Amino acid sequence: MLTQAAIRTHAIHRSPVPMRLAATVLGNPRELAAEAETLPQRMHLMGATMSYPRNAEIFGDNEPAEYLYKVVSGTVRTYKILSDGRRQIGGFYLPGDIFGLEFGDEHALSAEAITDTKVLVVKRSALDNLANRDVGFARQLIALTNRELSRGQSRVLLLVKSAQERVVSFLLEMAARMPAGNAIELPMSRQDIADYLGLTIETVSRTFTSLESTAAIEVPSSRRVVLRNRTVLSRMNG
Amino acid sequence: MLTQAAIRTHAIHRSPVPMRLAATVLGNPRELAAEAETLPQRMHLMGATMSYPRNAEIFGDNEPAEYLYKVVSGTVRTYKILSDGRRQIGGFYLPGDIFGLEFGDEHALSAEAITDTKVLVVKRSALDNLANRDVGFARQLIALTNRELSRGQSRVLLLVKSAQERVVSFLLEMAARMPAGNAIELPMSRQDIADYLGLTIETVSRTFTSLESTAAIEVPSSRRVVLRNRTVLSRMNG
DNA sequence: CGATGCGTTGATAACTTTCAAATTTAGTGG
DNA sequence: CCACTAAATTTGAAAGTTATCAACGCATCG
Repeated sequence: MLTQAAIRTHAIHRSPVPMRLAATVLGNPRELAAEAETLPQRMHLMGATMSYPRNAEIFGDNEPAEYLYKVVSGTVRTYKILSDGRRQIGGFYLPGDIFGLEFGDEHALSAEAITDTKVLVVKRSALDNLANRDVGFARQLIALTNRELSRGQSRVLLLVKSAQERVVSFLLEMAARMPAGNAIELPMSRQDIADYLGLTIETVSRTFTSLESTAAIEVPSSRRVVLRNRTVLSRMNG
Repeated sequence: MLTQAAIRTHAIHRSPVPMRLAATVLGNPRELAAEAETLPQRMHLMGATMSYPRNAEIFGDNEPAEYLYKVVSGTVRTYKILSDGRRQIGGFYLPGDIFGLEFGDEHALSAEAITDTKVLVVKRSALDNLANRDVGFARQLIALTNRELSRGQSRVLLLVKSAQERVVSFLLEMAARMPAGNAIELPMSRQDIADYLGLTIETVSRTFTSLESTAAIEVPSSRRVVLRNRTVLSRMNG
């Protein structure tokens, strides 16, 4: 691995330069946000774009994690099949989102295209190289990890809640991540949502129906949801 | 904040030295493990030891996250009070564990001593400084973050399981973290366990009883558990 | 010895899943 | 474009799991 060679080669250096990086280790999100835009831009200069049809596997559990991915168009799900056969979805990735960042050299999750999807694929070694030359870039990678950490914590809080609260949280989260105002176009199936929230499709479906009956949302078609009353939804969200 | 000053001061530098750090961003746990021992050691050289009686608050939600903490003796819980009044426990920290590492300059969680506890308290600014001078140290801090990320992911998998599976996972996790073989001395109350697993105390208590009735565990006193049949427990763990 | 906190146990209610079936939607070939 | 089949979603009824409410036991402490 290129990474290890680089480490050994430069192990003898001791300079004050890593300072900016160190600051990021203990994280200040406000500073990081200001730099965030350049990372995706630079990834474009290094990576190739690949297309995956609906349901195609992008990478598999236990495969070497050689690349980092950015969604150009479409939607991606990461997931893990549990020993009892259930599928737990790790997350949904929309255009602009980066996935494949994991702790270790092997993917802990698999990734699939939910819809026809184009992703930008960048070799991790290329990122390593750039990060080596550019501390600001390295900071952004760390910020990415921190964001994942933060998302994981929110996820924990989500999963101890009731079915209705989980579904509402999901809808509010998706709404926040989508460009449009109150209308959400869901690229994923009920099964995907259920596996993300740790519920069954029936419970998800019933919850949608129930929220619609209280006029909190509207579901003109199964993949389309309109948030009608955010005040009520936010209150349900806990 | 010292951190920001350091960033600005050194923003003009561009050297290949951060290479070792960059390698860590995309994480290789095997390499990191080899260095892990020095971080606690060095923290001792920078920090003060403080004692907290049972149930004392170590830091509170929304307080500035000015310090990093390492448990010397005793046990610590981090937690968050949800809007509906329930308490979600973020984690338990045993001697040797480090806590207070969070994304942002404010604590997202509160921390309390479960038993009488001594903790080593180190200013984050001091860690920043050391990380600035020593890339290996910075890597260890990043490794710490990665480990938290990994723990968060396990946590998600835990919370979609049944009550029995959660309790079993908890017991196996505690057993793995405790020195002793199959006998576990639980420093935390049933309420703590319940709030950690997203269950009620009654359910936790009943599950203990049920596991004992199948001879999977023994519960000689409420705070003492002996794992009697790890094969069965592991199978339950999924 | 009574008060208090913690843990266990029991009965019941609420919530979610499971199993089954009906309905709608999407995809395909004519 | 229509008809047809398969897949996805919704709905219903029953079963299973967990929470809630309540009571009891047990130990600790003043």
